[in-house]
Amino acid sequence: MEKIDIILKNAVVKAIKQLYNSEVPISQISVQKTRKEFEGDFTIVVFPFLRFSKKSPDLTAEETGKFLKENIEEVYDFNVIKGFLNLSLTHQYWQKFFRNINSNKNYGFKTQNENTKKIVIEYSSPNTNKPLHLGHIRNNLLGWSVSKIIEAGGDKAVKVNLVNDRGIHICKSMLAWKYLAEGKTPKEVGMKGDHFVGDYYVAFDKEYKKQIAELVKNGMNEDEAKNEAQWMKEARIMLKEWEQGKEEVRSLWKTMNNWVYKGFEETYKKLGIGFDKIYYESETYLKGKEVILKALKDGALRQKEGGTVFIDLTKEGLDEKVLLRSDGTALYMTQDIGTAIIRYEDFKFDESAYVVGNEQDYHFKVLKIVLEKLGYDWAKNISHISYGMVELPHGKMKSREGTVVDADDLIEEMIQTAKAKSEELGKLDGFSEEEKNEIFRKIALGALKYFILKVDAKKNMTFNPEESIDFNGNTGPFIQYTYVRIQSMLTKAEEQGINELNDFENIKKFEEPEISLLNKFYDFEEVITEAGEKRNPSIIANYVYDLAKEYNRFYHELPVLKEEDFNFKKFRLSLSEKTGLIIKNALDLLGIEVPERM
RNA sequence: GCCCUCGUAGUUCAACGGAUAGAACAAUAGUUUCCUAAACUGUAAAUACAGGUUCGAUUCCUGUCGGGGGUACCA
Repeated sequence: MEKIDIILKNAVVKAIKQLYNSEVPISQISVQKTRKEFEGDFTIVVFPFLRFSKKSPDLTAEETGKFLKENIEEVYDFNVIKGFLNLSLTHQYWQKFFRNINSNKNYGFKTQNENTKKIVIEYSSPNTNKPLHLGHIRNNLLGWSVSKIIEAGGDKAVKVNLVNDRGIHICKSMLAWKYLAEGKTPKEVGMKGDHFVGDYYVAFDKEYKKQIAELVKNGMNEDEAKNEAQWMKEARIMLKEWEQGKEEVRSLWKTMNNWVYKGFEETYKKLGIGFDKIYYESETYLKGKEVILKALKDGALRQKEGGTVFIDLTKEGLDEKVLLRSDGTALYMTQDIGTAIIRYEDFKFDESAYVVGNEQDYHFKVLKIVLEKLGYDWAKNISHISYGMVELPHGKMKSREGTVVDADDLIEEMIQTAKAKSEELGKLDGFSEEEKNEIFRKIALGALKYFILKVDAKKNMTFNPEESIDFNGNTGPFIQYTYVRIQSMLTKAEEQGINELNDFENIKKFEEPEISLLNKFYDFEEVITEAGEKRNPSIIANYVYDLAKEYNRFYHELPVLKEEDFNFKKFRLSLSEKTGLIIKNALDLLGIEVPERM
């Protein structure tokens, strides 16, 4: 079935040709949904046609409308308001449309075909020196959701995680543990491994600060003190030893990282996300070094007197970028170059996307250029899905100031809130503890995920830990509730012996809320496409909220199960069922589950 | 200094260059003999400022003011 906005656009081209003997480019025709307060389904803006018609906006709209009404069978009527041509479609059209999408359980989703692209999506990418916080949650939810949306658009998404398991920051935790822990393990103290290791990272920082202060007091300037502090010197030695493969260092490193991985796995599981492949920087950074050293030998890169290898990007409007430290150890960029190359060898992707915060916009710009300059043709297919920071009302999260919102804590709090709220409403009496906990979990995560994903990924967002995330209004639970209500009604219908909903006969006239719902159904396909192109889950989130809102209005204004006319009843049940299905499918794209009762 | 971003109701978020700038929370007034009131219906409330381009600007351009980020031999 051809999409109606395409039909309308082509019809407008014909109209302008016939009425004004002019060719209007299809790109200049804007077909949009008619705003609620006006009569009609679709609206055409006629201002761009005035130069052809040489007539007033109203008259142009009037003439175009008349042509469409007479020549396009789907157009039932039209009205003109201030140069906007509002078109109403026939109930036959809407009926045909509904029957059409009803026969398709996956309406809105595309399947893979010969044009399917393979898109590798890197997301999460944690450091193994501290537990995950709210910023990582945003990253994880975005990565997961974008992957889902890409698949819904008919492409293949390969989800990869790049664990930053080596580097100076890890050495800091290791060093502090060595000095302070007296050999204790997370198990012994009953802590999640990532939190345990994170505590030593903080401990390092505390001691390091103390050492800097001491040196400054003795007359050293601050920059120098940062370099000369004892623990920092030792951490650097440790990094060097690690790269040289010193057994003792490697062994401690392995042990501590494994503690962290166990903790991460738990958090990922709670968030309901996962990966197709996990990369470790410790396994890829050598590739980066190798490539850079080779390029140096071939004369593609240069070296400073201290031995630092760098690339000059000043011609590109950027700066000089160091690719290898003077002591030969690798940097973030070194490693990312190696990882990118290995990833291409592994997947031969059509696109390699990185879900990373916008503070690294520069890094990815440089990464792409460096790889291109090193002669990797596929580097042009690298993209950065850049997202904004999660800020607190008083600014950034800072671990030193103890203002970091911990991921595990937040999830747990959400579950407790969901539980309290649910028990207050008392709708789950008669369920087993296990069933109830499952429902609390779905609601809690629904609230959290929706709260984060409804905001345009590109933008910074504010999270106020003082105010708990809402469960009313524009929220995940509101949408879940709408779904649950529908299921409850469908169950009752079934009990009444109504099984086949879609065999309703022709509906002569629709009520306004019914048309509005059908209009919303119509949008779903395009919403998925747009969300995929823009790599932006918030488009899905806003859509599914609108749909749920629209349904609730329908639900309040029109009887469904209580409708006496059996044909209308089946039709409305069918509308309800479809709404439920779209809600479920759309929420799934956001990684949000639906409960059957709440 | 240079570069990149963002400034929309009290608050958190929406708005392919299109109509009277939408929601939600908070405030306030209502709706349960009615399919789950985690719902629905009202009221009040906003485009930082000054120019420009346009039939039309929250959206594009310039400037001012204000926030955030980057410009590391950190990640």
